[in-house]
Amino acid sequence: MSDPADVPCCTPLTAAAMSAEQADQVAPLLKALADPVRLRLVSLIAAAEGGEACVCELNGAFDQTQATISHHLKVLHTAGLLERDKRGVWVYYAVRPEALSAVATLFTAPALAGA
Amino acid sequence: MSDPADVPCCTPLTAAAMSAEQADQVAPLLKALADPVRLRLVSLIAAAEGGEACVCELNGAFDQTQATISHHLKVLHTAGLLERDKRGVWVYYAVRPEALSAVATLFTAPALAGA
DNA sequence: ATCAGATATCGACGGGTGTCGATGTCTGAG
DNA sequence: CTCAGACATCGACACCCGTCGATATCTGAT
Repeated sequence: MSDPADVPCCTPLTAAAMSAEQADQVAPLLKALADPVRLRLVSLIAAAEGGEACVCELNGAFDQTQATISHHLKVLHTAGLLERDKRGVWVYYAVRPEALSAVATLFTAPALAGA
Repeated sequence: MSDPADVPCCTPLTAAAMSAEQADQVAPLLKALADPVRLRLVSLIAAAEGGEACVCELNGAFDQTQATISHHLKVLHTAGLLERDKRGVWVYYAVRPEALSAVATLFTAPALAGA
């Protein structure tokens, strides 16, 4: 319990001045997503059948080493963006919708939506 | 022209697998936002009167040095998230709505919106 | 011309990050 | 028990990042 991604975080960026505490809570989430490989990892997992993907499938989709992909998955998992499920020899990762929607709330600004 | 923020970027993260090129284009935007101070800077500017703020006001809102704030503003400007407008001795920064909405599109997933 | 104030830039420091090869750990099969 | 495969961890490397103090640059006022 108490995942890093379980933050209130629910004030859109442009609605009102953000508190320092809020910024400190949300920034790690964005930091975890601010990498091309990790962005594609989340995208691949979210778009996969059942919203989850086996590491063995993910490894083949990138030029980087298996160690590097494993590292990125750990970063995303530590940030609370991915869930880990080990089934036998394989490990499946799934996105945590609450985490993504927390970030989404940030950018879904009322006055900005039509821009 | 051709700001870093002027990217198509318009496939939600969870809709389909993201291309490597798309990821390479969007990641810098998230990287620029993935810092507590810069997050608050954007928020302060966006929530300010007229959607813009003078650096002199911003400096007072943080514990960091004027040099540090200036550096963060430069990062946000280089990423295409802020516009710069010098009026006499003062410099005003304003958010570029297109840039923020580009990021918003990423997280505004159709299937995820209700989560 | 001089000066004070507002921003930007510079150089440096400590710490974090992405990547790799090598190795460790776990699991199911034989 | 032993082995092969899947995944994680480790140690190392080059590089980037946030922060600061000091300094430069610009601008309006005197």
